[in-house]
Amino acid sequence: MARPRQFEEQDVLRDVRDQFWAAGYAATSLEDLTRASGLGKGSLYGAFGDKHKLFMRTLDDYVTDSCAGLRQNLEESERAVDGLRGFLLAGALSLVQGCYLANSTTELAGTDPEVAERAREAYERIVLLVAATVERAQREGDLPAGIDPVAFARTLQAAQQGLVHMGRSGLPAEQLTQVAEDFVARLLPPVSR
Amino acid sequence: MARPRQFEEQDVLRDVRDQFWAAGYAATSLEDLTRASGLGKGSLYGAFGDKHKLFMRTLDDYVTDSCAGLRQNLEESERAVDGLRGFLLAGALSLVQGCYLANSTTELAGTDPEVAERAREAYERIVLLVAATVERAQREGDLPAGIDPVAFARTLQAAQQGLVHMGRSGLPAEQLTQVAEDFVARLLPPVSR
DNA sequence: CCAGTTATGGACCGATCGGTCAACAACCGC
DNA sequence: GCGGTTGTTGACCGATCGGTCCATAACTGG
Repeated sequence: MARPRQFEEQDVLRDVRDQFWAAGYAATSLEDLTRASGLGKGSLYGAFGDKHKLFMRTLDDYVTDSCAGLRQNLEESERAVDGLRGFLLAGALSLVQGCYLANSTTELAGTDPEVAERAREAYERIVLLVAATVERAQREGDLPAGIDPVAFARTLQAAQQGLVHMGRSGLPAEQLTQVAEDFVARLLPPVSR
Repeated sequence: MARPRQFEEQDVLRDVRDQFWAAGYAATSLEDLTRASGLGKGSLYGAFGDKHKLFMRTLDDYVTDSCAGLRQNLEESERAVDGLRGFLLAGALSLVQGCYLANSTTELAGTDPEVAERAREAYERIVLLVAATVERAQREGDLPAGIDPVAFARTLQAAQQGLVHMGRSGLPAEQLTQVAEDFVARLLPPVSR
């Protein structure tokens, strides 16, 4: 009994996210968002609220999707340690685009408590996913039993974020991959049996 | 034969840098800069040029000072491997403030070629400083001779940047230190003699 | 103490910011 | 096909943006 929307919510959120991703939150104007999405200001406001709400929505969706993808990659790996290797190597794939969550955290964590809170939660979720896989690798005999899974998961996460940052900073893909493989070799050595 | 300046250039640059550091480049207005520095707009423009020039100046100074401090820390360490350990542990000290260069790179490297270029140069300089110290550690017998100094330096740099990012993201100091020490233990193990 | 020069600070500029709103368009149930 | 409801669009708003400019201040050489 009313006019239907002329857009797919997911498409708009993807386009808006890519715009925020490319330029950052503060440097993105509403005009940028209307151009990227094809919607007018009023439609954006009617559907998603103001600029900040819209941004938080894209960030939440990104975190949700990323965590789901990570969980799948970790769980579907035959040996847990291979999932962990993939986790590290994935940090070398983003290149200059970087990670949307990492970029947003760096730009806004210091001034936007809401973003800081989401970042904290997201990183904690990731650590728990990785830690569970570390435990599985221990059960499978690919990692020493003495390791604290959560602490080691944080180390792996820091290594991955380091890779993401070096990619963002323009380190060539070849060298970035080399660093990722070096991390794999030093942090996840093939177990001696 | 003219009116002298009423400010110390270094003081103004420090205050301006801290403002950019706290809020980011795009989110900092000229009014923020005049408030932080105590100077009027005209004085800022007369002394340093426009907002972007002023920002680049603070970034260049930061890089110069940071590299000088790093070089000193690395060179004054009795054993080179201790300097490398300090390099990693330093990544855990910045906490939520983060690193000015890292924050600026993340915010602007994708859209500001000038910043991207400075970031590339700066990280390359740091890698060379660290690589030289890796070579010294090899000569001192604290690191295996087979390691490629530059490649390993990049790994150490990525680890440090990962620590910086996790600190920026709000990881508690205690856990951050734990990760830093874990990196030290896994990447720079006490040599067996 | 005056002439010349530079520094200062804030009024001012056009442009753009995020956000609002009203007129109009498109659809559904009846 | 009509009334009611929601979506769409772009003109419009006050605020703020980065940047300019000028009247005035503060100093030095002569």
